[in-house]
Amino acid sequence: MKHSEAKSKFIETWGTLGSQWGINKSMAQIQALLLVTPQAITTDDIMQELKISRGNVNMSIRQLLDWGIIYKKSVAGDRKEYFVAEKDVWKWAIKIGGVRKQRELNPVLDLLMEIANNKEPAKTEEEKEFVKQMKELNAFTQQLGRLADNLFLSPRGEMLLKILKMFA
Amino acid sequence: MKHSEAKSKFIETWGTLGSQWGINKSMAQIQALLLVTPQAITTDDIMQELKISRGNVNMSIRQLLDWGIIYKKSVAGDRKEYFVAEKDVWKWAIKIGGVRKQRELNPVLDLLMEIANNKEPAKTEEEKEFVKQMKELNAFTQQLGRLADNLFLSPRGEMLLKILKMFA
DNA sequence: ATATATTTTCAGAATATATTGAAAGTTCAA
DNA sequence: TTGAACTTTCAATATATTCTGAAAATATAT
Repeated sequence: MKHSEAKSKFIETWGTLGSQWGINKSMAQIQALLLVTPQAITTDDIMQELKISRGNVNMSIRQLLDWGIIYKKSVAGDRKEYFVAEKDVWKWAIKIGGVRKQRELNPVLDLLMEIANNKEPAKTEEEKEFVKQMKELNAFTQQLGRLADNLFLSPRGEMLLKILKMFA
Repeated sequence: MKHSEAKSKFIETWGTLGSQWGINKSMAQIQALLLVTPQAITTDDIMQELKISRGNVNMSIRQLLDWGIIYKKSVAGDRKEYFVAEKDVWKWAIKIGGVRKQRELNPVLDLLMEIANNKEPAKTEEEKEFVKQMKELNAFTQQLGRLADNLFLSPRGEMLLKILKMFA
C-alpha cells in the first residue's frame, strides 16, 4: 500500500467510523485530513481534497473548533484562514470526553432533577418503585459525572493517565 | 406533577435523550417504559402505550435484547411474549460499555492494524509523520480498549465500582 | 471609498434513518 | 392437519440529517 493510499484509506474509514461516534462523515474526514497533514491548510484545500462544498467545510470546521480538536492559524502575507489539527491524542481524549459528558450526562441529570422536584409523594407500590428507580439512576449518573469531571477537567489529564496506567 | 405525568415525562425525555446516545427514539422509549413498569408487558401493550407500530416495537425490542438491557419472559398459560427491563443500573452500564467498546474502539483498531500491516516503509518526512500519528493513535486506542475490557468484562463490574469509588 | 478576496449563512436538494402496516412466516392447541 | 394467535419481515413512506451552492455579509488591500 502506497503512502497516498494509506492516507486515503485512513481518511475514508475515519469518516465512516465517525458516525459510530455521533460525528458526521464530513467532520470526521476533515479532522482526519488535518491530522495527517503536516502543514496548515485552507478551506479550499479541504474542499478540493475531500470533494465537498464550501458550506459543508465551513460548518464542519466550526464544530471541530468548538470541540477544540482543531485550531485556526494565520499565515503571514495571506488573507486566507489556515487550519491545523490537534495532534496529541491525549488532548483530544480530554476534550471529547468533556464535551460528551456535558452532552450525554447533564441532560439526564436535568431530567431526573425536574422529576424529583415536582413529583408528588409516592402512594402506591408502583409509585414507590418509580421513585426508587429514579433515585438509583440519579445516584449512578452523578457518580459517573464526578468521574468524568475528574478525568477530563484535571489540568493535563493526569487523572486519565493514572487510570489508564492501572491497566497498562 | 402527578405520577402519570412524571412517568410520561421520563419516557418522553428519555426518548429524546436517546439520540444523544446514538439510540433511536423508539428504542429509548421502550426501554424507559419497561424500566418504570413493574410487571412484564407485551408488544401490544408497548404499541398502545407509546403509539408506535408493531414492526417498530419488534425491531426495537430485538435490539434492546441484543444490548442485553431487557429480557424476554414467558407467562404460563399465555402464548404472547412478555418483556421486562434490566432494572439494575450497574448492569446496564456494564453491558452498554461493553457494546460501545466493541462498536467504537474495535473498528479503529482494525483500521490502524490494516494500515500498519500494509504500509510500505516511510521515506519522506511527511510519511514518517503519518506513521508516527498512526502509532500514537494505535497505542492510545489499545490502552483505552484494555481499560474498557477491565471495566466492563470483569464478572460483576467490580472494577467499574472500584474506579467510581475513587471519586465518590 | 472601492474593488476584491474571503467567510458565513441558509433555503432547497440529496441522502440517510426511522417507522409503518400489511403480508409472510411461525408456533401451537385442538 | 388446520386455523387462530402471535411474531417477523420488508417495501413503501415519513422524518431527520447532511450537503450544496449561490447570495449576503465581512474583511482587507489599494
